[in-house]
Amino acid sequence: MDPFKTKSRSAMRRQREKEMRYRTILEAAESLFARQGYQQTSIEQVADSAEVSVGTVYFYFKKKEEILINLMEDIGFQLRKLLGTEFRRAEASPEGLKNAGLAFFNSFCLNFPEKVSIFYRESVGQSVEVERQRKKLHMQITADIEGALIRIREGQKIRYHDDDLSPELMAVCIVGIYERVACHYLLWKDSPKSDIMKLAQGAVSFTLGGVDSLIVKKEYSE
Amino acid sequence: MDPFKTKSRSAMRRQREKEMRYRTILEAAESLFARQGYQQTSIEQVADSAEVSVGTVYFYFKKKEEILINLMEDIGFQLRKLLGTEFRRAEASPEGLKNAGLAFFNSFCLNFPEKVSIFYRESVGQSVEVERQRKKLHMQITADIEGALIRIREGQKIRYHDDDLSPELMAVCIVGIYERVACHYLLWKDSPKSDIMKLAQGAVSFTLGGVDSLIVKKEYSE
Amino acid sequence: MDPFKTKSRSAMRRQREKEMRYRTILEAAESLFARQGYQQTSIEQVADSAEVSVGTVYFYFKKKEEILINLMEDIGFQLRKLLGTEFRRAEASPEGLKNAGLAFFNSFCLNFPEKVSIFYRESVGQSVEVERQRKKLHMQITADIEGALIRIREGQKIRYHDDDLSPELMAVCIVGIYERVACHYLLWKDSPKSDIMKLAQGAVSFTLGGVDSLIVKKEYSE
Amino acid sequence: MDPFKTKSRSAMRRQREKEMRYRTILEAAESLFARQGYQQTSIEQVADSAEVSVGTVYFYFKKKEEILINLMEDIGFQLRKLLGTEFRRAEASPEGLKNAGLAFFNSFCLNFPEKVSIFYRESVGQSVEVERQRKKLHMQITADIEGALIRIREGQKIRYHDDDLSPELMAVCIVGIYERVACHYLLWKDSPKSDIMKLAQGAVSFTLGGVDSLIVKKEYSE
DNA sequence: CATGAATGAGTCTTCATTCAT
DNA sequence: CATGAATGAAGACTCATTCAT
Repeated sequence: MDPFKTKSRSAMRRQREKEMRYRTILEAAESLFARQGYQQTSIEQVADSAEVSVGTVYFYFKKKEEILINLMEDIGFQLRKLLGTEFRRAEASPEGLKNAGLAFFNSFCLNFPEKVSIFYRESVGQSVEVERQRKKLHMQITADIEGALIRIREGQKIRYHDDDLSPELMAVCIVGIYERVACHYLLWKDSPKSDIMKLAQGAVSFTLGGVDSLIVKKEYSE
Repeated sequence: MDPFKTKSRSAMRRQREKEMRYRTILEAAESLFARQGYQQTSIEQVADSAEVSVGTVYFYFKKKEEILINLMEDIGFQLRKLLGTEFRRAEASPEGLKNAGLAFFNSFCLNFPEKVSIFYRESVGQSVEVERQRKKLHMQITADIEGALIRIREGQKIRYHDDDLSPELMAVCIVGIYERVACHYLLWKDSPKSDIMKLAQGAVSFTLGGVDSLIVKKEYSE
Repeated sequence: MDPFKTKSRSAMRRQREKEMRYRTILEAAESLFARQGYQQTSIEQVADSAEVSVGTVYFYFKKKEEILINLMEDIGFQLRKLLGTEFRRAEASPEGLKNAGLAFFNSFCLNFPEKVSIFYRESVGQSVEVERQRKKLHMQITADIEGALIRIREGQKIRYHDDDLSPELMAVCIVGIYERVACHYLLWKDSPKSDIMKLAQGAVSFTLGGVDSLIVKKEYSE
Repeated sequence: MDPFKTKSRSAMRRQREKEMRYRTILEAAESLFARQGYQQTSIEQVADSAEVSVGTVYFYFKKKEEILINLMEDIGFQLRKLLGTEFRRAEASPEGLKNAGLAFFNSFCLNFPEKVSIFYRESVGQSVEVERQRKKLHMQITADIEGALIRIREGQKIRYHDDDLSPELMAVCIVGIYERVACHYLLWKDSPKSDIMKLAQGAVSFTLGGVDSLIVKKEYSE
């Protein structure tokens, strides 16, 4: 009966429970925001859905905005991890771009359509603070892709048209393609899984083709 | 002193004034929505800015939403006209795609950044009705581009990988690229005019490269 | 049937009605604040009591604070007018001080105990903004009395102990006496009218005695 | 190893710690209330500042109000002790009044401006319970001064104008003077120490002059 | 038609207070 | 006893919308 250990244990359990509550609220909010929209969801609804009181929601999040911002943070982190893993696995080969794209559609979009809704729709056009976060996260993802493109350039001994700018521009284009394809087919057309997977192929091809077009061919000819 | 004619004249003047008021309100709203955000703008602010009363705003627009929806309609129309003109001028040659892209950046974005803000940011994640409009307009633009791609296919005797789907997918990708490049550099990085024009070139190249990659080369080889 | 006059008339009536509403709300608030306390009174109660909606209250006053601040302003103005009249009437003779004091108790306190409650109790210890207003008004009243004391000095060819400071200090003392006597007997002991009038005499005597003590006797001996 | 003694000792230590905690919380609250205002201070802030938990604050004080009421109690006690000492030391001579007044300004106000803030500002206009306490304490202090005045009358063989009422009224006036002078110069004008000391002299003179004026001169002439 | 005062439902947010651990 | 997470009632405030003039 080590009192120290006991205390530690109960403290740990409390800590765990606190984190669980935090996640429960976040998940309740995610679902509601994705379904009804951020504006159309009241804190009371979030509280009810998470089976806590309004006050508890405010114990974990200072403002309503903060819930959305935390959700975005999580989604952004998850996305970057997913892409980063693919990029790293491919070791500076163009395969990385392809696989990252496929992973985005097949692993992320198909499994977490609610996150797509929040990241690409509900977090847009809200408040100054939310927009700041959206910008930050998009910039990070863009920078990640840009980094991958640069590593590919180094690894493949190729050059892009405008070496200073192009990688960034390509990254922005790629991000745009992914975002719109996901929104278009997932949120607007509610396409079936099989279609999405085929579309993913196409979108990735398009992406690679776009990248190719900005490569200055040297010894890379055929 | 033909009373009939007089009446007609004053009626015409009134008609003109009415239309002027309508446009004045719309422009005031456009500016405010773009600058402060749709949510953050109250009807009173719009009325003040347009130098009319709140009641007058409600005479021309049944709901606040309707202002935004009308703005979107206008912007969508303008955009489609711009793209359509380029497509038609190029008569089913791939030049059309290129010129349409350049026109989007150089004519539309650079001259109407407020419209970009509204079309790609402020109209996102608002209400069901607004989202419906956004979907409709995006679908139309996508269909326009898809149509152009198909006409190019017919004109150039080429084939796309998946003839039923690919043109649409390519159109979606193109729309995504334009949207994101515009938002990224115009709204987020506030890039100077000269940069935007160079980026436009790059984005268009990327686009064409992407399209190319989904073309099945036959006689169009080399 | 001069249309101009008609328009003017209806506009004037509206203006009058608007001012009436404003006063109605202010009076409802005055009564409630004095009876239940500022904190304990909700805007809804004020609205109900004034027979308007909550929104209407907020149409006339931006914040709850503003109602209190406006009430204070009115009371302060009334008080200064009362005192000023007495001071002017007495033309720099010490009678002014006496009569102003009597007027304060007999005209102001006895007729408007609710204003006493608001001015000396409910407006204390609320918010920064309210405190600022309280300070401003008290300072003004103090300055008014100080001015009167100075005019008396000039008129009577007397001198105060410390000519730079004393008049202000005396004014502060006088303000303190009036405030506390009013609160003590009106708000705390709820003394009957007749008592208050006798007390007023006493308080005024005390005041004059105090002032006397800070006068440096020269030719005013005897 | 006397278990009884040990227990007693630890019990005593605990008792001491308990009292320390109580005082720590009270002091933290005093400082916060004086600086930010009672309303603007939350229990959490008090707890943080006292380095205890919210629950602990509620172990020592049943309600938030009670903290304020206890603070007032302490301040009132301290004030009465201070005045009482001076009165007693002067043994029914008018010196007592003078010294008590000087002590109020020079010992109390200058050393404990926070207590002034709480006693004369933050405790005003709060709740029914707080107001009751404020009334009680003010009444006590007033009665103390009244008592002193009466003892002076007895000792000096003088008579006041209205023997039943005047001493009370004079006491009320004195209390009012002290309160307002303290608030005016300490809280509003933030006068330097030296000024306050001079002002104290003046206020005390004013007080004595006021008292004098309500004395019916008989054998006390000159 | 234009006006702008009036409405009131709806929400966020605060925070004193409680209580299981 | 101490802790601090949980509660939920309460209230300020907003603003889209209406409608009498």
